[in-house]
Amino acid sequence: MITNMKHIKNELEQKGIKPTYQRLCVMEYLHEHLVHPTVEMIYDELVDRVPTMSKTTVYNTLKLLSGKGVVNEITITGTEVRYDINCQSHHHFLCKKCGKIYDVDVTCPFVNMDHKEVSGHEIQEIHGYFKGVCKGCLTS
Amino acid sequence: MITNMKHIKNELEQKGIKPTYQRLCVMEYLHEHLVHPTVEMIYDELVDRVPTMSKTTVYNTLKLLSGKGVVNEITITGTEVRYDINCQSHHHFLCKKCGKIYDVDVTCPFVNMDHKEVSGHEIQEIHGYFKGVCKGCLTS
DNA sequence: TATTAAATCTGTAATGATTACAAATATGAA
DNA sequence: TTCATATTTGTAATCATTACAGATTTAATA
Ligand SMILES: [Mn+2]
Ligand SMILES: [Mn+2]
Ligand SMILES: [Zn+2]
Ligand SMILES: [Zn+2]
Repeated sequence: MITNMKHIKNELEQKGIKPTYQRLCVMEYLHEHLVHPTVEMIYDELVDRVPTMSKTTVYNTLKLLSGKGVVNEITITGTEVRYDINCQSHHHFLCKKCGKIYDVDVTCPFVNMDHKEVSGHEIQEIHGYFKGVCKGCLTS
Repeated sequence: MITNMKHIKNELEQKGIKPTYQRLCVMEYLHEHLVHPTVEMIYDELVDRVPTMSKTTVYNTLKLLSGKGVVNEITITGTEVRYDINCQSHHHFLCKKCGKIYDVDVTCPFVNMDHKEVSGHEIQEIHGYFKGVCKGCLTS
């Protein structure tokens, strides 16, 4: 999958988001790092390439992007929010040993069918995840 | 469901947890408040009845209890941990308007069947939740 | 009962992620 | 250029949680 800056620029413009340099950088980072990174991880790499980058800008940008539905916030560790450029509803696996978060492909009826309510509550998002020990940590 | 102190005392002793007064209070609170409360909520009520109660003790107790599998930590808001005395795997609904967390009864294959792995990762816990607008907030 | 070591509880300080805020900078129209 | 607006930046504040050390309780032993 090729995701150059021009692609990302179009993506933002179509969603009504002004494609500033900082926003393009964050988007590019997310496209290239599909490991559900933290703000810290994003900032640490971007500030190397763009020394003026502020951590507050990373926070602001991610809040904007998630509000517009361009990125997803993943809150399964309880200690920090992690970010996902993949906005299609999918499930995750959190390793209790190494802390990595993986995408997993499980077929849950609620993810595939478009349910609109449960127990009278209006559903807008569906989240599912597993916790345990990841493949890598099992074999080492 | 009647859950008096004697019941709770037995429950803790069976799990090898010394049933101190503070621990019994936390357990009793959780049994009587099935709304997935925060540490703050638990502490605020307990300190009224037990003026010497420390918030640190609430934290310590909940960490002990969740480590022993007596209570469940729910990390779906991203801002604070919420606690559940119901340790059977079940799903939740978080209302984006009022912040309440409800239990929901959905039949997901992964909750009922006992899968041990997914994509090579060893599964220890299964979590699922929805976000949206709750029944109460819809009709008001 | 008195002694005493271990466990538990408590209050305060520290940590770490996130947000608030105001000044600096960039953008873009007139 | 001028000026208003949007964006970015750095710092301070907030808030949940954890670390830690002293106080208290527990329970075993003499
Ligand atoms: Mn993902
Ligand atoms: Mn529950
Ligand atoms: Zn792992
Ligand atoms: Zn609600």
